[in-house]
Amino acid sequence: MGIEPGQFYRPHGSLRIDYKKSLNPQQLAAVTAPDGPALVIAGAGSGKTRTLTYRVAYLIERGVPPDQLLLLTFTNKAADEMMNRVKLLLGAQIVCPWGGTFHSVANKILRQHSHLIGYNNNYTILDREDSLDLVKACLKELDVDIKPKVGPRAEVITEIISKAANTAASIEQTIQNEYPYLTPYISLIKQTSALYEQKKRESNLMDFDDLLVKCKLLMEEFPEILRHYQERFQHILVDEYQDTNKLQSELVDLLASRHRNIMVVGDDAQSIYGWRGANFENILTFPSRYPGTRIYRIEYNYRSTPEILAVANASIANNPVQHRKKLTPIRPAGKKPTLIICRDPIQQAWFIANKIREFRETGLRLADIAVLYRSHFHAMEVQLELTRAGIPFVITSGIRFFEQSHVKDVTVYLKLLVNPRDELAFRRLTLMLPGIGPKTFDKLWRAYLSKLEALKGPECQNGPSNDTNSRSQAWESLPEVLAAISNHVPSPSKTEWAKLVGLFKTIQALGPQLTPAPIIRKIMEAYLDNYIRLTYSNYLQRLEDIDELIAYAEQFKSTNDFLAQLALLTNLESEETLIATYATDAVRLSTVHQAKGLEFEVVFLIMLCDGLFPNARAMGIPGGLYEERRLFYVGITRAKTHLFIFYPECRRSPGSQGLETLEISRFLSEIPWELFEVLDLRSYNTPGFYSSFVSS
DNA sequence: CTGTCCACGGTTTTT
DNA sequence: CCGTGGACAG
Ligand SMILES: Nc1ncnc2c1ncn2[C@@H]1O[C@H](COP(=O)(O)OP(=O)(O)OP(=O)(O)O)[C@@H](O)[C@H]1O
Repeated sequence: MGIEPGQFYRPHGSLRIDYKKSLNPQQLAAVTAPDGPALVIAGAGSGKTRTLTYRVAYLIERGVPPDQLLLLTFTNKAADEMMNRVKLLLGAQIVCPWGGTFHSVANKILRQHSHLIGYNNNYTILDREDSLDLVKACLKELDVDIKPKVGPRAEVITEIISKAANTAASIEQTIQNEYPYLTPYISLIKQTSALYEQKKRESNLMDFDDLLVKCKLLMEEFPEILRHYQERFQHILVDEYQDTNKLQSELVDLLASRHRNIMVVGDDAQSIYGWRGANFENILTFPSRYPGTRIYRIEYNYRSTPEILAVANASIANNPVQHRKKLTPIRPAGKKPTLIICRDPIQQAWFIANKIREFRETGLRLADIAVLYRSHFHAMEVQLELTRAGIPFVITSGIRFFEQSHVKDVTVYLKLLVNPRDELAFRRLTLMLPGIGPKTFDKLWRAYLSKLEALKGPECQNGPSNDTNSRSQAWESLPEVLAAISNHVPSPSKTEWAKLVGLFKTIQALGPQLTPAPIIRKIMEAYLDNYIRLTYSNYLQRLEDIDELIAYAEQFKSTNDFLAQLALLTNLESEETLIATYATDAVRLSTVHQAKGLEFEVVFLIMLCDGLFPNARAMGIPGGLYEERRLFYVGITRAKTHLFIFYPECRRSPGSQGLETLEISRFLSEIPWELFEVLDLRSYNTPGFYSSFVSS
């Protein structure tokens, strides 16, 4: 850390930053707010994030040590960028160790104390797929006793368990409120949930929700720890507060309840994570939860032209008013947004590629251009067309880089090293071996567990086993334990098993530091390189990915840190760790969700068809349509200067060769078209259109 | 008990 | 059109 408390303290009146010059009076008031609860509620592009950034700088200048700030943001990158900005403002290196997402901060806390709540501090974090696999394993196990072959799918059960956790509700309540048709299965789902919980404990695993749930539990059950963090965090700042859920707000409330130095920032009209339990009531009820809250409104928009803002406002006016906000554009008049009616996604993509070329010729950076959409697969044709046109782009796909199966093939070895009780890791690892299926895995796992326990006695609960001594006992016995159970391995697989044991011996020989990069190299050499070549058709690409993984791993001394980082990086962030995409200037293709908080000179908002955007399934749930409309609002307000909105009249029907006609999105038909420059491309014979595709 | 082959179902958003 | 899960043969 190396930052002395008060290092940046300057007596009042001699602050380094000229706050008045960089901020408008409303922003300034929020930045220089006195201690105590504060709410900044303002529309899109009004400088909320900027205000929070200056607030951080201000607090540091006034003598608050950076390591006593808790800065909660929607992505880790957002926190990093804020701190970079603060660094520039103050002209000094600042590290804010407690800045990041709720999940990464909770993880940091739990790594110190989770032994108190029945976990080992070297627990493994499950990603979504891991959680689903574990739930499936639970269902399989339960099937022995109960026999409902029909019933909710594992995906739905996982969703319910997660929803319950995030809304701080019981499984029953969640089913009754949001999945009433599953009422007959309440007891099955509860059993599954209980078994899931038990398995996680036994295997020392935490899913994303556990990071928050267990952190809160820790604070509730250990007042002295709560006290410690309450005192540690002199000031709490939360960005994008409208998208926090009950669990998160309760956690923050706990931490803030002592000193009440909390500033939350957000816009209820931009709440787009309700499906994940986020509740914009959090921001609306903040003042009543914190009596004496100072409310700051910012009523100017610095980002967009008045014409773009007019479209956004016309759209959101169709939602019931939540919190009335004025928003006056600062920028001078520009061009009306263009509404493009086109035949199909191919024509849409063709138009976008052409426009991008035009913008590039005017000297605009590609990174200032974004194509935004509701669902990942909407970007299909745009991807093809941009590739064909040789226009570089980066796309944030649905699966994160580190969730791809070949990457996980590598990381399971590390996971088992760090946390030998990880059932999921052990399973994936054994199932990779030829001749070993689910049954053999079962036998091996049982034998493995009992050997592990016998060898080491009860699991070491030796106080905070932080990263540097995660090497302690566990992994040392791994080769021995694996060798000891080889009698359960069917004979055709014995040589492979011996290789596995050999691999772990080799790793052991690397020494006790457990540095990830060399270990991965050994794994590849000994085994996986070959496995990947044999398993995947596009193995060259995949092996390149592994090289990237190793390059990324070089930054880490500790495997435990490395694994936690992989799990906690958001989608966007993990894409950016790819060296290839890092440096080049490229157009951004992204879902609207992932574009939250970003801004671009040019935005193409595509696939505005009823059923797609708004999404048909989202409209089935209460408030769903409103949230879709907020999503549209977020999409529009990412644009600074140029906005293009597309309605393609048809698309290829899913699964077959036919064409499906699509109605125009109600988000377009419900607002006055005088706000747009309307461009109808349907009669233009642009290249490559579906019907010609279909017939050829 | 494992591995392969086929049929079916299904495309929302993510830490 | 793609991945997953279930049926069956080796
Ligand atoms: N006082 C100001 N003077 C000049 N530019 C400003 C000012 N305040 C904000 N801006 C600019 O306006 C743009 C939007 O700011 P910012 O991203 O902080 O808004 P926001 O309210 O967080 O937006 P959103 O909620 O839509 O993500 C940024 O480019 C920022 O630099």
